[in-house]
Amino acid sequence: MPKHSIKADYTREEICDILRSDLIAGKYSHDQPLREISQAKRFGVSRGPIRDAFLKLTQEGSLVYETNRGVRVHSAIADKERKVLMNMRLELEKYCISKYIEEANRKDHGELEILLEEFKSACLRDSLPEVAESDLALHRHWVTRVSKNLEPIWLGLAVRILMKYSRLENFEESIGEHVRIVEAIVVKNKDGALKALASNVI
Amino acid sequence: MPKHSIKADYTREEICDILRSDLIAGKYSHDQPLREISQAKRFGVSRGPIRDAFLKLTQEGSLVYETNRGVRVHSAIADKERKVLMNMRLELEKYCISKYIEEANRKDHGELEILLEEFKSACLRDSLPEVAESDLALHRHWVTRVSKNLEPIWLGLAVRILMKYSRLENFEESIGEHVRIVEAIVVKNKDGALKALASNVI
DNA sequence: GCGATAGAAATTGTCAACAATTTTAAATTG
DNA sequence: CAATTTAAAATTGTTGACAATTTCTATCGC
Repeated sequence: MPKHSIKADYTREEICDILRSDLIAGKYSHDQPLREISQAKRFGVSRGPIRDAFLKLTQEGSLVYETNRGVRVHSAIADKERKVLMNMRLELEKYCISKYIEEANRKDHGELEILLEEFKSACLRDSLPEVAESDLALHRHWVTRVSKNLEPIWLGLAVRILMKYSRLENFEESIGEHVRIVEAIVVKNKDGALKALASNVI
Repeated sequence: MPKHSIKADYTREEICDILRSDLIAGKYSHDQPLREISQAKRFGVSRGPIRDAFLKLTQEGSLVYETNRGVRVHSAIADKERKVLMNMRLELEKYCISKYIEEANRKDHGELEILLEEFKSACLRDSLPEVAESDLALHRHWVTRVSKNLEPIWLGLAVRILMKYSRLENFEESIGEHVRIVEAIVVKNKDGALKALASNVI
């Protein structure tokens, strides 16, 4: 069963998440406009919730908004800027993982393992949208667990970074990197986790 | 004449900017809910544009949204997290100022001087909302000039950082810091600008 | 054929009404 | 009187309609 099958009523958040993983996966080309009406039909809602989702994705950075002209897919980011963002993201996640290792309980570790399995499974299925989504979900776990404040900041960074190179990702290697991060976290090996993270994010 | 006097039709962006400077200036207390209807009356528009502004400010981090319960002012951020954010913001602005010094032309420098004057004037008038707004506008200038991509990321960081301590700012000192930054930029003294920036942001 | 212009179509911006949900207040019961 | 239930009010969620703007298309003049 496809993960994003048609159903009756989507919430704003669901619409937003689905569009985001579409965008990260490169379903729409750079600078392509997205129309409120066509997305409203796709999700079976009116234009209101679609506008909400567009606005949120604009703020995150995957869409660009112009007055009276709607939104379009963001252009690719320059390499130099991408590097700045990656360093910022790395700093942020290093802080989160350090704190996560101190604070996380057994239940958190359980969720972590589940997210890792979903990520592996998406990689093996070779489905780019699902890989993008589960990759985000995994990293998001330790960020959100540590701080609701930092989460939207992190998401903006992650989305912008992922949008450029996701098309040429090596899935096999990515599985290994994430397994190393999670294993180190579970045994509370802080240095190991941070090192594994650095090689994944950079 | 007050800067935010009542006028006929506000655009989404204007509403958003006004609310943001209110929030940064501490006009509303932490965790206080903001109602769509009352803000709609205040700006003389319907709830639609207000919802848009709330959503944007939520994504930036100054408001928190809960389903069916609307938005409330974000709680104060923890000191440790604030430090992480300040380092990230500093890295980002260092990149922008370096590039700005290389790229900016005479017209940019003119705008910079104007923004600096507005900031000084707001400080001397001792008006916290206007100080907050013009402080943001000044820093925003060199960020936006260098990269539209980085601007929303920067804004999210700046808003979160400002929201906590803005109430106890020393305006006199702040003027000096900003004068030093701008002077160094204009004479293309990169090291001096970065050093002055660091002492201002930290 | 080429550019300018005017009208038509498509699209976004705003609004007011109604539905769904949450919060508040009052009434009931033990 | 306290706890619970019920009704009312307030608030957010969604929709469809209409206005304003932009984009497309066909016509006109040269």
